[in-house]
Amino acid sequence: MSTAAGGGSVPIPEVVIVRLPLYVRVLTQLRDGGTEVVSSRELGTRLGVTPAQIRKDLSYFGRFGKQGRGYNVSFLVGELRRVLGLDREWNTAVIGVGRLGRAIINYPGFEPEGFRVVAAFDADPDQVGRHFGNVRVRSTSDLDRAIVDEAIDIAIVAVPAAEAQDVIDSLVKCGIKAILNYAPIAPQVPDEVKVRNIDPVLGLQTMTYHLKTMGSDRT
Amino acid sequence: MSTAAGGGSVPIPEVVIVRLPLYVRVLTQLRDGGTEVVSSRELGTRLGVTPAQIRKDLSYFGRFGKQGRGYNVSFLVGELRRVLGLDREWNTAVIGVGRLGRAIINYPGFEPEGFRVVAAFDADPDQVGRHFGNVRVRSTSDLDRAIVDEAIDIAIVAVPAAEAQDVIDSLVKCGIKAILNYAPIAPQVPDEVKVRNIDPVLGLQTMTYHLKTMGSDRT
DNA sequence: TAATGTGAAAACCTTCACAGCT
DNA sequence: AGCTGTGAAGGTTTTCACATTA
Repeated sequence: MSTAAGGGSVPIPEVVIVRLPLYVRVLTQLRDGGTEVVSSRELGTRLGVTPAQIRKDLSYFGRFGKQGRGYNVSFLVGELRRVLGLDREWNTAVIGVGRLGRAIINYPGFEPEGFRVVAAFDADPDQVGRHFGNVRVRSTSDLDRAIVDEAIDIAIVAVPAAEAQDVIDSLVKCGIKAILNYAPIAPQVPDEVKVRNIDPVLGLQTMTYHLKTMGSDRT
Repeated sequence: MSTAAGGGSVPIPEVVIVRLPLYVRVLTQLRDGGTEVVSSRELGTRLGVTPAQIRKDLSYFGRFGKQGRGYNVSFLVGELRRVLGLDREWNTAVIGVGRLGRAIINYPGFEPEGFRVVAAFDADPDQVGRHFGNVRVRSTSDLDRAIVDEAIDIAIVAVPAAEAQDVIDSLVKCGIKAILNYAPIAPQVPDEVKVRNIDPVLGLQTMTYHLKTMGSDRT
């Protein structure tokens, strides 16, 4: 008990969780632009989502608005960040320091959002000991130890497809509960481990379906 | 007419389209590993999806299986690739050749899947004329002309967040119907334009919710 | 026997519509 | 007057379960 906030103790749909970061992003933008209050209608327009959906989504976590007025932007950002666990920093480790892994280590978008890359690993002994960003590459055989030492919360997998499932298995054995996977595979993990896949090719491949099915209203 | 294949003329849910590329990926792996026939149960296990869902999904497009036996892997891969429009090559243009844009141009995962980067654009005159991979950077003001000349099917947006919506507006004006967006924004486009967002931070931010809500069964 | 393809049932998610608060 | 919060309605997606076929 004491875990869930506000509304009721209804189980919260995963789709709702997936939308919250989007809300946070747009709200943050509004706040930084000086907007103090926003209605679900206004927010919905900016997100391409219905106002009712926004109100329903927020209602899972509490009553953040004022009737007749709308939502205080700063307040709502804060509440949603708290709900998502974004009111603290999270430590990540990048596994695989090839082209992609190095790009991830140097990606400037994580740090400002509270995600720090504090460790890097590679199976190739030639890479071990090198420095990228401000992390030193360690051997994959150190995974277990390092994950505890560095208090890693999230693993970022950037190894070739052929090795990815093995790496993910090791991570799971080490007790990792969250994995951001860049390898183009469908990872197998136990239920209690969360995986998000970053895979531009999948995005392209769904769009071609729609491109193909187009212009068919032209004779 | 003659567009929709197989089963019936039921409108096909977008979630189904989104799953197809995953099926293609796992099936391709199986095929390359020498598997000739696969059942929906086997496939489901590898994808973390129920067998019924796979059968229902496939039934939107045709009857690809054999009762009592399963699906011929090579045949099914071919059919699904055809359904998704992956039986041809698609031309893409990368907009923005900063760190991220250059990484995308050099990403080796697109070409083997039939996606070619045939043009690159940047607003910065210092970048115009430079070469990355085997494309020459052009001025963003040439977008319109170049999209027609190079027969660009898909735009890949890799500009800073602040410029992304403007770039997307230009692309839409040029008639682009598919955009792969790497900028951390919620893009606004007309219904007929498809957008897929690649945003690792959103993935991380949904996982922290689950991490936070964990270990609560340990009193 | 084994596994597909599919109507029907169940689960899930979104939208409606309005009471209630500011 | 305006907009939230929310039960109930409506719509969509998933799962079930079985007739059917190899």
